[in-house]
Amino acid sequence: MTKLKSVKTPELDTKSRILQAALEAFSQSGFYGTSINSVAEAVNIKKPSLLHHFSSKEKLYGAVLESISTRLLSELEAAMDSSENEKEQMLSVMDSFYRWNKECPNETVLLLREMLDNPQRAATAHNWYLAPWLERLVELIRRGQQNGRFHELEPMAFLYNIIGAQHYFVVSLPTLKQILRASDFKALLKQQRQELKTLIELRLFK
Amino acid sequence: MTKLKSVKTPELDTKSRILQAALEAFSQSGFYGTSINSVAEAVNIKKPSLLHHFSSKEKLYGAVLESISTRLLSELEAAMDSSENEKEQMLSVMDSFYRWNKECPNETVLLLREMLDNPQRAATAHNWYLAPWLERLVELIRRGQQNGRFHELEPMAFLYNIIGAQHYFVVSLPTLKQILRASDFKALLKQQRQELKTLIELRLFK
DNA sequence: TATTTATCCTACCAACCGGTAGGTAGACAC
DNA sequence: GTGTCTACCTACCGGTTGGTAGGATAAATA
Repeated sequence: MTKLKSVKTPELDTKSRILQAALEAFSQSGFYGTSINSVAEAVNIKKPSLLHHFSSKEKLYGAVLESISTRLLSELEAAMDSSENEKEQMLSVMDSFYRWNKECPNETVLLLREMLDNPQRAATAHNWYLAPWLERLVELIRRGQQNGRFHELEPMAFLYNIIGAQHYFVVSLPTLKQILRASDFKALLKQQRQELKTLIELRLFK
Repeated sequence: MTKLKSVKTPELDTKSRILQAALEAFSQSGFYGTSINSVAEAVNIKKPSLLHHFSSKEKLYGAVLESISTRLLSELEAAMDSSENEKEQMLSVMDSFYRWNKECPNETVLLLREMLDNPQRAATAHNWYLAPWLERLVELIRRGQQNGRFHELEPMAFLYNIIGAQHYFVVSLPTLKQILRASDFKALLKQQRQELKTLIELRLFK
């Protein structure tokens, strides 16, 4: 299966390009609002050619979800290894979460959609995208509490509010962008980020 | 497509029953994932009969959105008039928001879906569902700050995080319910609510 | 050189979609 | 009675959907 690449194009192979186009389509219009035909057109191939790579629409959708999930997990690992100090780890993980939201809003939106469309599948313990995040962070907070670095509080409840605030803000951005003037919008971006950090420090850190 | 639960309130007229069934269907499956036929079946009439009451799918969807929007606004008014004290008003409005989330998760979900599906329409200044909420609350916080009752902070950024946390939590509930044991789930409900209140008090109140 | 394999195509299908045409039955007015 | 209105029906429409059958092309392999 060795691949001889005669052209070192910056372009991806067809399969990857399909995945990329599908991510955008699904995140913008949802599963039912997206036709595989439109995805195929975005990659300049015909529908049956797409179905050659992904044998059904569901499979394609599943592949998109999985690619997001694995990518997310690897980012988490990286963020956790960056420090030993609980405070810094906490901030580092939240930072990685923030960076993901910012760089891949499509992925953020799609995972939220999946939660709305299919709560039971989204929840199948092992592949719920937030599960590892929460698990690790709950652990982290418990550790910090034992070391006397964090205040006493229910880790899960606290985390869910923080993560929820961030998540919701990201999916609101397109709407907010249309309501606010460009300058206000830009200011809000900074303010929200600072505000969230303040909330964490105020509530969690001693 | 799964069959919808039939609406069984014999007192409502057909039009209201359609609206009710449509709310449930749209919130569960989104606009494209819902067929007007399935809505018609849920109220035990045929599709053309539904189209007699609402001349198109878009009109039906619009009617659902509007009914939610007006209901929301009137609840806000009621909550604002309950007190003169800024702190109590703040808590009262957040309480009304919470009660709405709890009693009508369908509406919460549908409005979030609308924001994902159609950010530009969701944002047309006058009918964005959160606009009056935010407007009034920003005003309220500014007043509280002038009176020295609230800390100095950017009202919009603060509010968005609080509202986002609450909103996100509500739409996650079906997923969380499947992940957690029943007792843990119930506990989390209480903890999250308390945690959010603590965050508000800690960050906003002097 | 012959053959297999990967990739993409045209042509087609049954099922379902939103919506229309046209008719029936009952309630009320005159 | 006759006329009109509402609520609902059956039958049907054109268009789109996800998916299949089978062939063309070109490269990799034997």
